[in-house]
Amino acid sequence: MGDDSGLGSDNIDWNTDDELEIEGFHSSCSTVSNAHTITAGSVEARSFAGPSNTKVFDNFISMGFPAEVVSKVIQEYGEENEDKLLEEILTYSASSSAGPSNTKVFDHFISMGFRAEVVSKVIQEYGEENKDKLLEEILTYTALESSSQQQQQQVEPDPTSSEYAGSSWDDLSDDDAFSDDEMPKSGDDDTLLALVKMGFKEQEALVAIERLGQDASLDDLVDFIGVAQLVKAEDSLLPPEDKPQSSGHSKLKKRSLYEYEVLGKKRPKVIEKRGVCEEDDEAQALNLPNPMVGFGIPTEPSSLVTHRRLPENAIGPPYFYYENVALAPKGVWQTISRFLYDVEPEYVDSKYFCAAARKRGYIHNLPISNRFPLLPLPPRTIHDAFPLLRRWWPSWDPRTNLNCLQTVHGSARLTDRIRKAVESCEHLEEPTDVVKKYVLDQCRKWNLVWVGKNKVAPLEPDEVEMLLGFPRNHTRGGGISRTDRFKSLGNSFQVDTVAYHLSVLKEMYPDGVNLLSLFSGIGGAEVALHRLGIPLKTVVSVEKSEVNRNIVRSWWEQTNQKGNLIDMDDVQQLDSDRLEQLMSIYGGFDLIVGGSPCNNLAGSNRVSRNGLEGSESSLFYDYFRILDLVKAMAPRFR
DNA sequence: AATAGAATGACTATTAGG
DNA sequence: CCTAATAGTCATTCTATT
Repeated sequence: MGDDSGLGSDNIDWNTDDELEIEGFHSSCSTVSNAHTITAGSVEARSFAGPSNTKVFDNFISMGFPAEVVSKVIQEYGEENEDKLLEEILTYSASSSAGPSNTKVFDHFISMGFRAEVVSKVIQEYGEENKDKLLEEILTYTALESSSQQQQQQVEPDPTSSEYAGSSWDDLSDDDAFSDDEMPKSGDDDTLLALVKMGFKEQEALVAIERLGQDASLDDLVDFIGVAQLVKAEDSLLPPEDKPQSSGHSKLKKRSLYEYEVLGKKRPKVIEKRGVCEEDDEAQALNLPNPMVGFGIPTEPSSLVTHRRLPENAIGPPYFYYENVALAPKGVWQTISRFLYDVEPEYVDSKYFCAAARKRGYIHNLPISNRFPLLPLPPRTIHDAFPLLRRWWPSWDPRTNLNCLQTVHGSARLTDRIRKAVESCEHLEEPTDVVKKYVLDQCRKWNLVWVGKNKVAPLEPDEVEMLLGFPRNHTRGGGISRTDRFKSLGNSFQVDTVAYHLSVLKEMYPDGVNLLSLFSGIGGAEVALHRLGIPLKTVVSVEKSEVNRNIVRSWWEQTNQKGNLIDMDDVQQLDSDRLEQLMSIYGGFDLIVGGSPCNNLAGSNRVSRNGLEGSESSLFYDYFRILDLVKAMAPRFR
């Protein structure tokens, strides 16, 4: 576009539309000298608020945005939050090419003090011919909105849309499946009922009963279920509710508030107190390490912890390796640890293994001495991982590591907005602080990288594969879409991290291992063991998603595996009979790996972050169930 | 039908700053 | 020591577009 003349011409380029009257732009661009009736609002906005306003205004004007847009947005959102302002300006500029013919009418109503959102919505619906009709509608709308409820009620539930997500991970018909199984069976009705009335979740209570036997005392069961639930038990001193679903939600909020207000203040004083709070100490024992390096990482041998004492009934074989997100809601890792034989979690951030962060907790009973990493060591900075990008990387973007690779990625429209924002500062030697903050925030949020002049982009699936330690094209082809690739990769292990932990098995099993892989995903554990040079004798892989099973199967064939790959789609199928059958054919399992679903634990989930009892994340209890079965059966298959 | 884009905050750990 | 601000997170669901 034309950089030839001054600021004015740039503004016009930004918004090219045939029907735009020159007059409209003329009036808005020359607001200071020539105040028409239409732009009076903009002028007032400037002159009223005094010098500070002028500064913010000028700031954006100097970036090259049209005065018309800037004043409009400032009027609506105030001038305090410049970040918000920039975002709005960019959003407006991106969407304005669609139908900007309404500038005049739009300005008219805006200058009357109505919200831009409402005005544009109404204009879109009724056109801009009849101003009186418009005003009526705007008033109705505004009144409706301010009175009480949203006006969105008329959306009909669409039966097809709820089935949309049912492609891979999500088609566990959760509600029915669980409520059927959760129905108390026979003998332990009383105990279970008592526990449920005390506020425990049925699933959890059932497992506790299964673990401790049916004639365990109530106290033991309560103790087993864990510290986190004691707080919940206090809550249920209130009249017990019948509906665990709805009341559980409000209870959860109440509880966290309770913890924040009471425990948060108590914590520091715990040291002083003696006999009162025994349980709190344990909760404190599971703090996240800083730096998050677990028992050690390859590059910092100085921080190595080479020995630990495992609880007696945790000691293998068989060995087990469990993984999930480190930043789960409070109490989740206490519960997981409690079930997995009180083994302490090892929290590791994969940013010490590759260029992307990945904060995860691992619970395993593997030895931790003489670990070794996969070679070659992967690049650990963005620049080493993507040397070609260095050329385009601005000096004011200080990132050296990417954030966690997730299942969704930034859109093309977002990268376009970012390009516009940076270009708006091109006449300066460096973008203004507001633009920098906006761009960096978005880049960090969406893991964007610089791929050209003023140009950012999300990572390609190939690049994500590389960062996570998978062979190139591991998830490519065979009927998997780009969206599915991102999703499967985002849910996967970081291979180098897992391999480092599993490396101790190499000298213990020179002839290979029998692997039970639950929630296999795209086969992170299998790939890790293979790259370590540990032969895979028999792999029983349980994975719900068909595309993921295909990926693993395809990898299995491409790498000329000699062993047997047995896959199934549902952990529920894996009961003691099936295990008995498998183990009698192939021998006992040496290693049980699993990263159970994180859906209901992950921070990104706004909708159903229900903790361990969520419909997907509660599958952790199946990992435990199967592991416990295999442990019990192991002596007979050795 | 399939896909991309966008809207949807809470929770927790960490740092900054008195 | 405290509080306040900041940063980051294996996501879900609806809508518009192709």
